[in-house]
Amino acid sequence: MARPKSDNKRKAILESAMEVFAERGIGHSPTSAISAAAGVAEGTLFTYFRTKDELINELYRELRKEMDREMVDYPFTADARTRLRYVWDRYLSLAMRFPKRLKVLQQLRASGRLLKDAEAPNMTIVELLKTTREAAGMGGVHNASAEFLVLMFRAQAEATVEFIGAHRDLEAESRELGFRLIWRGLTGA
Amino acid sequence: MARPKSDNKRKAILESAMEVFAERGIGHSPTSAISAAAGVAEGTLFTYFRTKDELINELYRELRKEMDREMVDYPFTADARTRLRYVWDRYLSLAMRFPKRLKVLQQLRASGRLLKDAEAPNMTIVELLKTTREAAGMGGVHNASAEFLVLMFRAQAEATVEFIGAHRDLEAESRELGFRLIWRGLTGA
Amino acid sequence: MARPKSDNKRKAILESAMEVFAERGIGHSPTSAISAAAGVAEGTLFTYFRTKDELINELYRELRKEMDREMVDYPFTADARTRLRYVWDRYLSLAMRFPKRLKVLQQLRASGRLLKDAEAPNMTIVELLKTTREAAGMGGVHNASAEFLVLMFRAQAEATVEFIGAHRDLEAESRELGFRLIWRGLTGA
Amino acid sequence: MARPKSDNKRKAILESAMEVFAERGIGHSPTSAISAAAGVAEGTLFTYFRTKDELINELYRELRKEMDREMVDYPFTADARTRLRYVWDRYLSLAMRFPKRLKVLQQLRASGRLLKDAEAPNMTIVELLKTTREAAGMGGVHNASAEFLVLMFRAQAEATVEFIGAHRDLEAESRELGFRLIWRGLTGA
DNA sequence: CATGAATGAGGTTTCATTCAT
DNA sequence: TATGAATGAAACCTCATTCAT
Repeated sequence: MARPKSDNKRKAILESAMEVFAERGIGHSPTSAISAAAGVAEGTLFTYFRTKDELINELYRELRKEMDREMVDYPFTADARTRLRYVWDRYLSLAMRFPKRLKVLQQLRASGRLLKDAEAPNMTIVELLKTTREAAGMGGVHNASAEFLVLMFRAQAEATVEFIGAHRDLEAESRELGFRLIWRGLTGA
Repeated sequence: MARPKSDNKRKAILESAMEVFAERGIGHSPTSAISAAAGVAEGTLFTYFRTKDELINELYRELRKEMDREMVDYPFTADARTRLRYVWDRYLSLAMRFPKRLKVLQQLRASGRLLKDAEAPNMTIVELLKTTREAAGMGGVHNASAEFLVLMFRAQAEATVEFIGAHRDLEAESRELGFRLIWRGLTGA
Repeated sequence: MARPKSDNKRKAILESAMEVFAERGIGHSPTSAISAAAGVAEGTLFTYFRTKDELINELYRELRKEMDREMVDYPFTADARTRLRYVWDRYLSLAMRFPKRLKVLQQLRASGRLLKDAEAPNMTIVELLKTTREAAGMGGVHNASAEFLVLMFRAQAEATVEFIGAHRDLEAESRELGFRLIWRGLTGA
Repeated sequence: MARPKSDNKRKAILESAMEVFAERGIGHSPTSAISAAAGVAEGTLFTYFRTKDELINELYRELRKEMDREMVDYPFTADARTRLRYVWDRYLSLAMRFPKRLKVLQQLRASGRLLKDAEAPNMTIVELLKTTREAAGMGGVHNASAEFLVLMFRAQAEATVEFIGAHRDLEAESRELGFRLIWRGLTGA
C-alpha cells in the first residue's frame, strides 16, 4: 500500500494526546483515553508509537516543529530588533491560538521522560541564539552566553503567555510591555 | 497521651518526597518509594498526609515557605534596587543549596494537582509586587500590572538557575548578568 | 473485530463469585480469589464487571433469573394450591441442587450493596403475588397486602431450606410439613 | 480497682458497633469507626474485645440476650396460644424499638463469622420449642421437629418486621395477620 | 487502663502493552 | 493494519492490630 500507517491517524493521536494531556495532566492520561479521543482502538495507538514514552517524545518534537513552521516569513535580513520582535510575536500568536500548548510543553519538560535528542536546537532556537547575542552586544553585554539569553527570552515569553492567559483583556499591552522589558534588558534602549 | 505525631517524621516524609520526585518525577514516584526513603512504613505516610495529593500540596507550601524563611534579613528600608537584588540573591542561593528544588517546583506547578489556596501569595511575593512596580515606575512604566512584573522576575530567576545548573563555572557572572537584564528591563538603567 | 467478549468467561466469573462468596463470605472474598477460581487474570474480572459492587449486583440478578428459568412448566391454569405448590417445589429443588445459593442470596441481601433496581419483581414474584392473595382470600383474609404474603412465603421457604440443609434425612417430610403450614395458614384448610 | 474494664465502655462499644454495622454494613465498618462512635480510643476497643470477630460474636450474644430480657413477664402457665402470642408481641416490640436490630442480626448470621456456641439456644428458644410443638400437636401435626417449627416462627416474625419497616402505617394489622397465619398454620384454627 | 501513632499485609482498581481475531 | 479483550504488575489506600507513652 502506498502510505501505510495512515498519517491521519498518527496526527489524530498526537492531537488528542495534546488535548488529553492539557485537560488531565500527563500522569493522569491513560493511553486508552488518548486513543478514544482520537477515535481509534486502544491497540492502534501502539502501531504508531511503540510506547507511551515514544508518543510523549514525538509530541514534544511536533510541538517544537510547529514553532519552526510559524517562522515562514522570518525577516532574515532585517535588523535585530525586528527579527526578535518577529519571533516574539509569532511565539505569542501560536500560544494564543493553542492555549493548551504551553501547559503541555511545560508538563512535557517537567515530566523527566524526554530524551536528550528531543531537545536538539531547532531553527527558531538557532535564530534566537544569533539575534539575542547581537542585541546584547548592542547593550554593551559582550561576553554573555547566547544560550543563557535564549533561556531568558523563552522564560519571558512564557511568563507573558501565562499572564495573558489569566488576563485576556490585557493581551495587547502585555505583548508590548513584555517585549519592551526584554529588549531594554538586552540593549538598554 | 499516646506517642505524639512526630514533627521529624513529617519532615522526613516531605524531604523524601522532594528527593524522590526530583529523581523520578511525580508521576513515577509511588508513595511506597517515598515512605521507604523516609524510613517509615507505607501506611505511616498516610497518617501524616491523607492522600498523595495532600502530600503534594503540603510539599509545595513547604517549599514556598522556605523562600520566606530565606528573607530574614530583608532590607525593608533600603532602595528598590537593593531590595530587589536581595530577593534575587536569596532566591538563587536557595536554589543553589537545594538544586532539586526548582525542578520539583516546576513539576508541582505543571502537575495540575495543586489546590488554589496553595498558591496564595506569600511574604516574598508581596514584597516583589511592591518592589518590581516601584522599579518599573522608575523606568517610566507606570501602568504595568505588578503581577505581570513578578511573573517576569520569577521567570528570569528560574532561567538563571537553570542555566547555572548546566554551567556551574559560570555562576558568578550569570547571577550578575541575569540581574542586570531584569533591572535594566524594568528601569532602563 | 478483536476477540469478542466471551459469555463463557462472564459466566465463569459469576459462578466462581458464588462459590467463593459461599465459602468465605462476601466481605472476605477478594476479587483476586474470584478471578483465580474462574481461571482468568485479575484484570479480566474488571472488563466484565466495572467494580466489585457491579459484580455483586449482577450475581444477585442472575440468581433471581435462575428461579424464573425454574418456572418453565408453571401451571398457569391450575388451581391456586397446585400453582403455589409448584413454586414451593421448584424453589426447594433449586435450593437443594445448589446448596450454596441460599446462603449467598442472604449474604447479598444483607450486604447493603444491592441497588434498588436489582430487586425489581421478577416473573416468579408476580405469580406469587397473584396466588398468595387468591389463597388468602379462600381463607377469609381479604385485605392482606399481597406483598406481605409473598414475604411470608419466601421466609417460610428459606426456613425450610435451612432446616433441610441441617437435616438432610428429613427432606421429604419437611417439604410437606412446610407447605402444609403455609397453606393452612393462608386458607385455614 | 473494683470494676476494671469499665462496663460502661464495653456497652458503649457494643452499642456503637450495632449502630455502625446497621448503617454501613459489617464489612464496611472499620473498628476505628466503632471506637470513634463509642467515644473511646482505637486501641481501647481491643482491651474489651481481643479481635473484631470477638466483638461480632459478643454483639450477637448480646442481641439475643435482649430478647430473653424482653420475656420478664412470660406467662409460663397460660395456654399455648397466649404464650406464643406473648413471644410474638415481645419480639415485634423489640424490633420496633430498635429498628436496626433485625438488619444487624441478619448481617451477623450471614457474615459467616459466628462461632457455634454463639448460637446456643437461649431461654426464648427453649420456650418456643415447647410451645410451637404443643400448638402443632393441637393441629394434628405430631411428629414435627420442634426445631423446624421454631425456624418457621422466626421466619414469619422477621418477615413481619421487614414488612412493617417498609409500611409503618400497617403495623397493627400486620401484627395480627402475621400471628393469625402462623397460628392457623400450626393448629388449623 | 487509655491513648492513638505506627505498622504492613492485603484490597480494589488502573493501565501500558500484547495478541488472538 | 485495526481491533479491543486479556493480562498482571503496580498504585494508592484501608484497617485490624500492636505498642510506646
